Amino acid sequence: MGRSRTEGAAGVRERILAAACALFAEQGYDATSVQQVVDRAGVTKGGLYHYFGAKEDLLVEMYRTVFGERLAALDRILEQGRDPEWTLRAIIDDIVVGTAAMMTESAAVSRELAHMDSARTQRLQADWRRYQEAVRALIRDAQAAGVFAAVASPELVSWSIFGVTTTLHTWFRPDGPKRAEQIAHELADLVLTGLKSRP
Amino acid sequence: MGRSRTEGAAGVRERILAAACALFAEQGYDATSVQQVVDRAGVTKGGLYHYFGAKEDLLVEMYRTVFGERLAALDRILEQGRDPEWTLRAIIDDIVVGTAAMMTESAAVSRELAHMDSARTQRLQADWRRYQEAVRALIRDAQAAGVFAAVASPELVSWSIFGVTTTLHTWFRPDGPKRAEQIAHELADLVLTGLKSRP
DNA sequence: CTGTCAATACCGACCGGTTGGTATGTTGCA
DNA sequence: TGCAACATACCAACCGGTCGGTATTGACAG
Repeated sequence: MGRSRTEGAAGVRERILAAACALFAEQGYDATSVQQVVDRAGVTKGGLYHYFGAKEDLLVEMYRTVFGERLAALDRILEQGRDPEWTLRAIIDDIVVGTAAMMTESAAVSRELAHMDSARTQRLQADWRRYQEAVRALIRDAQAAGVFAAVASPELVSWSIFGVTTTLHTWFRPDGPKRAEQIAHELADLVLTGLKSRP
Repeated sequence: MGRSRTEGAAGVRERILAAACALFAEQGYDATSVQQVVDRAGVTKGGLYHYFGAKEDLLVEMYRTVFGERLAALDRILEQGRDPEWTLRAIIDDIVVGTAAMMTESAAVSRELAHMDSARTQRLQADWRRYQEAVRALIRDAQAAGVFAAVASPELVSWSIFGVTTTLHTWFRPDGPKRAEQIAHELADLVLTGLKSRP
């Protein structure tokens, strides 16, 4: 009777992930119980622990999704070998638009990033540092070559960019007046106007 | 025997607050138990619940400390009635230096800000919005008067500033190479170079 | 086409431990 | 004597996680 078992076979895992994602974004990781996740996903605890070894795995999975896409895009941009301005614009555009496109996942991840330092997440945090270092190196090299002005240090510039993206979920509304592309454009303009200024 | 009861009367409450503050910053609010707080503070649960009605009150108290100081400083800066550049520089300087000076409190607050939407924190969130709106209005007026360039919207500029300050705790080290004043200066330079550019 | 069987997908009751919070002292000072 | 300032013992609720069981499926044999 009712739906067959395999009908949603591919969907159950994803439904659990989507439910966990939404709840983590709303209430935070610790404040969300496994029971709440399975209730929203329409399964039971047994079902969840059939697919995931621990509650933490749900977060790790989101990390991988979010960082994986950004990191892949970064590599794609860098291997084009274009000039610093184009490259930095492309990076800002990708990270803002990409973050906005996965708003709930990104919100949960950036909210809970600091709560975790277990062995399992070290690899993910290393990826994140690699991303930041790539941006800093880009700016540092361009400043050394005289293409960018030394109006601010590479660290401060990258923190400004990542500060906007990691707090994006607190003020960005998909149905708001600003498109993600426009935000990326404005941020790039602000940063690059400073960076291109001649003393 | 030993120390008298009233000797540390003023100190017990503060010790509890300091312990909670450190633990919230280290592990997060939900991951910290009341028992851990009282253990570190050297008191018992009875003592804590004598001074605070609930665990949440500890967080609310930190909110008040952090926001209160910033808000008071903002008013002091605004009432000087100086030009937009001086005012914006003063605001950036205060929020960066002030946040760095209360690193653990600020870390706990910005980390757990979104976890709370209960009635008790609405007043605090309103204060925070007032702060943001003041900055936006400053930029908006200066842009309308032609003093600042419209290189980016007031919203984006304020998000850049607050993005840096709310994520400050993830990369700022008091014993690191950068002083807080220097970070504030760099951030102000970056933002204002963009804002003062002539097209 | 049918019967067998192992594997997969999923259920729901249950466990030990921990949680925030409280009820009831006890102590020192005014 | 009274009252603020704590300590101690304790609780009901809930936590993440486990486990024995069952329904469903696909592969294979006859």
